[in-house]
Amino acid sequence: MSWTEERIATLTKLWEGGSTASEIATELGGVSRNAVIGKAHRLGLKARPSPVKANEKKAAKKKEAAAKPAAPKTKPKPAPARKAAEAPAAKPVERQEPQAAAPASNSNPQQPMPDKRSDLPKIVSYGPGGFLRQGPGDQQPPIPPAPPRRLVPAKPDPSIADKTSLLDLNDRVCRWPMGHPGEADFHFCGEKVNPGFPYCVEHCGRAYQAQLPRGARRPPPPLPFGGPRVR
DNA sequence: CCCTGATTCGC
DNA sequence: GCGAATCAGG
Repeated sequence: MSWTEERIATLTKLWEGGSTASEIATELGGVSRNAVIGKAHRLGLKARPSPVKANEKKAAKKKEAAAKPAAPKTKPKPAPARKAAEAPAAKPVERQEPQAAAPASNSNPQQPMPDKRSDLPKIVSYGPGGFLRQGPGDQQPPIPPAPPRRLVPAKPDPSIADKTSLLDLNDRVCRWPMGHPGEADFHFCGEKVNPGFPYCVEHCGRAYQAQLPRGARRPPPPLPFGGPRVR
């Protein structure tokens, strides 16, 4: 499996939404938990509560452990191979960071929606496929923010027997997601696509927004995906 | 033991 | 860039 844009987008959303790497890996399929973590780091996502990242003394500890000659570990794996890179000459760096009170400006789940600009003149135009372009006040995010759910292992559900599943996607049907990945009724729009686009006419209007004049843009950034975790 | 994320490093 | 192997805390 390769990291397509879609898969990266899913990874990013789920990761920022608080799903665990295992859940994300299950959701994506074809990748391991490690792959998800590795990719997330490469994307610069990380920074989430980790059970193993609060102790600074671990470095010294590890060094000590590595310095010991005896390693009584039984390894069933036939290919260990990876051990080195422990530099005993490196001095333990004293890092006393007084910057402990840094308010994270990015995590603000309770931030309300940005103020409406109902007094702004509406800018309406039509895109190349004939769909309606929308102004900043009347569009919705492609995937509405919703708390990530406990993922279910994609069990077959008779209620979506006639819906467009992932396997039903092709170049002729709209790929707009309906619902959320992992939920029983998650499916895709499945309408005939707006020719030349991956979505139907209606969803093209959502996916492709006209670039508005500088003065008319909405200043506040969009709400990040996710909210308090629901179990 | 299970889970978690972080890190390393051969590929 | 990718991800298995490994580490380490809960």
